[in-house]
Amino acid sequence: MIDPKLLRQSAADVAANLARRGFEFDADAYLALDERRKALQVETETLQNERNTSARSIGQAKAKGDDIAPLLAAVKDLGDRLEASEQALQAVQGELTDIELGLPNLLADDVPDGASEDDNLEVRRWGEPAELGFKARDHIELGEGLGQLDFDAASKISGARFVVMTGALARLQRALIQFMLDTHTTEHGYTETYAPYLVRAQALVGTGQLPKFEEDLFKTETETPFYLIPTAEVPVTNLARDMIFDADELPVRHVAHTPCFRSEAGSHGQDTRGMIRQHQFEKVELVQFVAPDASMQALEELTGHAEVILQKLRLPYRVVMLCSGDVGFGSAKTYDIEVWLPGQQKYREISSCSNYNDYQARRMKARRRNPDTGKPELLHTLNGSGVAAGRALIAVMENYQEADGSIRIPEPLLPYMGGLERIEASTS
RNA sequence: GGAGAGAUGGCUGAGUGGUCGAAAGCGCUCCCCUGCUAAGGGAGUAAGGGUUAAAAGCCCUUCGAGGGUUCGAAUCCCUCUCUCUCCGCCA
Repeated sequence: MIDPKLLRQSAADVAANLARRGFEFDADAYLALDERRKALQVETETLQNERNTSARSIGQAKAKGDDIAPLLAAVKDLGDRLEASEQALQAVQGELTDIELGLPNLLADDVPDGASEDDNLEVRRWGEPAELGFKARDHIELGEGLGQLDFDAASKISGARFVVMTGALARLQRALIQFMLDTHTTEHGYTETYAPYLVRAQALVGTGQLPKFEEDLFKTETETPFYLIPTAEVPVTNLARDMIFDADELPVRHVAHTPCFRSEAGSHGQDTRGMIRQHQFEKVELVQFVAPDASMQALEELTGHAEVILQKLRLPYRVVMLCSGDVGFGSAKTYDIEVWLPGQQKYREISSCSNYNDYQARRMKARRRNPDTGKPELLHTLNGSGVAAGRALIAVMENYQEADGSIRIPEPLLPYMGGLERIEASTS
């Protein structure tokens, strides 16, 4: 959520910033509505004050044993007037809140302008796409050739956009997850965190998926519904909900491995083949809570933490800064890390690292105590994939493939593979 | 699933209709005392919002959430959510 104070004072500036995203914020309508709010609020508070004052004097009169009948008569219709005013105020405030929850975050100044992902700005590259010396297979061909990747089996059980993996390939994904968790906990100072996969609506409002993107989520039909998490960002960031951290407790760094569930509504036809875009996938997520003035630096660091994973695995990648039209709803600035996929001859997103500054914190009242003023203030939240395990698996398969269709195990994963150095076709 | 208890400020925890935004303790901040890695004394210390150019001041709201009773609700009533205890069931 954008600071409502800022909305009021600089509505035109806000609108200009959001316009860079292609988002239209009707500043005049908002300000007009806020004027009504202001008038109603003053009226309501005046009546409340009147009520409080008279209630107090009735109490005092009663204590003295005076006759309170005339006093009661004087406030006879106050209740009705107050109730009408309160209801009108509540309605207007509700409208304002709806608008505010529907606004994306303000973009950081250095986010480049652009309309789509084609306008993203490449920041750096690491590694060279390897010369395989033969025609690269994609992960589907590789996995099915190994007999360890089965989309038909998955569709029998759950339909499209699911996968079944078996044997060494299934283990390889687990190895990747373990490797990532161990790296982030031992080398980057993150606390391993296990959190719920089912969450309440309130948690999703906090991180920004609700109320606007409900159609992207899976929802249970229980009496009070749960939503399946689309990313560990949701439960883990909500650890800061209603918290006031002491200044010396920050930064807080969590790393969590969870499955992620996405309805992929509206993505029909995109990446329908293979396991690039699934309803269910595994991800290792990095989340940080930091002091307000530290978040931009923290974004650089967090992105670097994700990059380390790819570097250790010797997977070529590039980092792009998302342009104004491609930055996610609640993010002020986002770096995507794109890994080289020989099967597609393309860089594909494997991590997205974002600074939300106080946008999520305001929604979930996540604060820290400012050491200088002693007052609570909103902290800043960040998150990034460190990295998506399903896509990392694809990247390893395609980059480590051999001419015969087998897959070498990257060196850092060997300890997690029980001595297996190469995945070959299942004999069964 | 059955029975019961509870949800109060940064934390612990009093408070069952009117000077309660809320005792006390802890923590924190400042001051004093003390020749010292201790102790003692004093003061202050919830958040959000409105009014204001801003501050001060004044006002409003908030004691899990929402509704209700009342001139007046942390306190009474209803609904919901959550937590805990016991029993049952269960990986």
